[in-house]
Amino acid sequence: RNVLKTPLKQTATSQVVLTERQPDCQPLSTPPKPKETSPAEPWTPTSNLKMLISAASPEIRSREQRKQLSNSSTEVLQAKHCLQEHLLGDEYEKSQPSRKEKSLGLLCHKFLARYPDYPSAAQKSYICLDEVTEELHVERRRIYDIVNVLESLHMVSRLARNRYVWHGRHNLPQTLQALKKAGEENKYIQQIQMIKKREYEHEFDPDSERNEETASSLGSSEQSEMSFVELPGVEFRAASVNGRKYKSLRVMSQKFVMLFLVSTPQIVSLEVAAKILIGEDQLEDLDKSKFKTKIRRLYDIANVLSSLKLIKKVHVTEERGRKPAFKWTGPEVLPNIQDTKLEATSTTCSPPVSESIPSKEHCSKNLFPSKGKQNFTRHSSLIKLVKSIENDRRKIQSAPTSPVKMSTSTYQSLPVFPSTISQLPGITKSQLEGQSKTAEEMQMKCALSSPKPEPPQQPTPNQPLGVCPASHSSVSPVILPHPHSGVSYAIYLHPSQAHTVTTYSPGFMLQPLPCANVTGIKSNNSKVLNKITTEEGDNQIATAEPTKPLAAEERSEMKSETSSQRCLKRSQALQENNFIKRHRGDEESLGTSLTFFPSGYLIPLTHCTHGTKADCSNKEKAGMCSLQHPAYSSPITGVIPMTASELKTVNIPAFHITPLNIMLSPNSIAAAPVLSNSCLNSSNASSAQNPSSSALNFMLQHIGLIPAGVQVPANPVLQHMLVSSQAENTSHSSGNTNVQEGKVSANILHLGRGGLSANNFFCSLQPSAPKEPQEPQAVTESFFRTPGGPNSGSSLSTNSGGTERISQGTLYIPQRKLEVAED
DNA sequence: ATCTCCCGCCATATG
DNA sequence: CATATGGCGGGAGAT
Repeated sequence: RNVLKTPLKQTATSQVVLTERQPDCQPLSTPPKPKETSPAEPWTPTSNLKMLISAASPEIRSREQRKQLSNSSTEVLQAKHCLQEHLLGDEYEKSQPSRKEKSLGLLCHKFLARYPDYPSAAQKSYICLDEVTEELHVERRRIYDIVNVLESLHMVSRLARNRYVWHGRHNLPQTLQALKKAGEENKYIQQIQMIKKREYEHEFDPDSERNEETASSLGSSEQSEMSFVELPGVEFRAASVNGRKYKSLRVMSQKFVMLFLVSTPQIVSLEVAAKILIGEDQLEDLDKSKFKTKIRRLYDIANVLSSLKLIKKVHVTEERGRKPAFKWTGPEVLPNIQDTKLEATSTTCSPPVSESIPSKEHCSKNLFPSKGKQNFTRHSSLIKLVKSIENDRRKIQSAPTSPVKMSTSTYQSLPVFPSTISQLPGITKSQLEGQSKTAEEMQMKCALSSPKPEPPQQPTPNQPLGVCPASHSSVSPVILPHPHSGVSYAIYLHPSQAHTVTTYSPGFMLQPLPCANVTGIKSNNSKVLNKITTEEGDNQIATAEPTKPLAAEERSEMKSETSSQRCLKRSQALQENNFIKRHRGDEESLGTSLTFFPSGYLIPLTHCTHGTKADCSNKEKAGMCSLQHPAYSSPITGVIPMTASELKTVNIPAFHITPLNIMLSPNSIAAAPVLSNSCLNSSNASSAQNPSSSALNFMLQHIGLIPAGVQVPANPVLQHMLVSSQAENTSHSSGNTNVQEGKVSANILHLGRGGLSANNFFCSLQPSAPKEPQEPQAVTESFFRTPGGPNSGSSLSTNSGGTERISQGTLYIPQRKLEVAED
């Protein structure tokens, strides 16, 4: 049949198509064409509203879409057929059905609009595939794609042949928690690193001897293979669920989610995800076609997850170019039961108070698990959603001052008990989203979390870090006795954005330097400085605005300044040449294209502890704090003396630097990364106790990274750094910050090349702008300051000017450049 | 050209 | 056997 090909698009050219089509009959499905605007949709008003909203949301289509929607609504025209073309001709733009309108993401929205996020027990809804397909005018096949993903999250479950039950997001928290755990057990973090490493080696070493070692190590870990993660409580009865069968899409979806939950910057590139997913099944065969297929599937899954707002697309830019990736925007999953705190932040944060959550209330709610309590019916939730969305929009579009979205991150572990807890590695960062929707979830979390976490469990199982044998992770965590408290991190923000910063933690560096070896650092050529930045697409503009000037400056400075970068370029060039030469067969090509390098690392700095966190947790504030502060935080990993196990829990690796206090300026944007003031403190712990050799190595590797140029003034130096453990990973960090909140600014620490010594690290933090200086002293306070609070008005002002100290921050060591851009 | 990813054939599973 | 599911990959829009 002629049908073999993908149907051509119908648009301008469509005429032909249309004609063709009509005559032809479509076998089963309804022709896409007719519908469009959704004229006759049976949806309820609410659902429509919801849909619109969602559509409008940044995540989803950008303004274009909105336009389309609005247009579409007005125009029903499609019926009109060709005329449109003539008339609209040019403008028409895309008013048509275009491919986007048929996207799985949009379809998913429609689908979701049909059901409440949190259906009350009473209103249990059932899903009849036939109805759905009919109402949404889609092929059945597509619905399966959606449903399968939803099933993987336990948002729906199959009852019987054509029948599914809608659970909504009630199970989400548990599901995510379970997935996170599973992900940790699978050692995904390690796998990710391994993949990266492997790639690197690949390039580097043409022949590569497949690293047996790595493989072997992984292999052991592997085992898990397919298993669909089920929720205990959830009724899964349904149909033969367990049958092995094909759950591939479901399993894949779960694994994909796991990847987000375990990785530190919660960003996962498709490439890596695909490799891991493939890898599990078959050891390596990087089959190109297989890879492609996997990618396709991931896109499908990603579209659904995006519709659920659990992730959003971003781009990770490295030296080589941009790579598609997704960032987790869903609720932060706490390790287990408890954590001390929960915080929520909104992804988009909007300042508007309305959305902001009153800490107290929330907390209280959280405390009470009462699920049933108020279920938000769809209604309320919608409303919230709407508000938040609108707010976001507004902000983004217009006001510079208005807050932009912030990424939040932060999180800290709050040590209830300072001494012991603080160190818990298990707790890493968490970001929460502050969306209204998620609010409930958050609450739940809160509820779950008991006031104090006990030492015992904290830990999540983790994988052993590098060296450690693959043996399983110990689930039970041992608590560490470290007296220390949290760690500080320096955060590096991209100038333009203040948003989030994250690091990708790549594993080893791999610079393709000819000489370099992974471990060795050698002098090396230069390593590149990596930066990570996140940008939001839509918002970008808006976001940028406020800071724009600064950002620009910064950039320029950075560029010019960093000699290291230059070096990089050179090295890159060299590399490239090599590559070219090398090109070998298939494998090679693939490898090359795929390869990516690790970008940078975050190094957790220990800092002094303050009780603040604890306080927060204790008090009602906690909620606030968490919410509000996005920035810095991370909990800690611990301080130095961590044991491997500890590290594991954290997943992070890394270096621990002894406590350091850095003053950050609120606006981090500041142009040059300069340090304004830095204070160093070494805490008692300071000296690291025993830095593991591996750690040192690691450090070394990075050395040289430092951009020479930088303007770093120098003063501040972090003096005592410790590296402890070998971990490679970076720490968790959330590196998000919100500009408005001001809190964070970006800063980076540069490692000087050569110097292992602490001296080498500089923090270049600069106070950003000119804001009013703030009192440095209140570190903690400042951190926790609520955005909305007194300062709410001026976002920047809040943190204003002064420099703040960062209690927790991450030190970011740049290696290669990595940027994350959100769409 | 690359990134996305829709479409729908067709193998399987299910009833 | 008829359907329901869903793996899979071609190849066309988007960028």
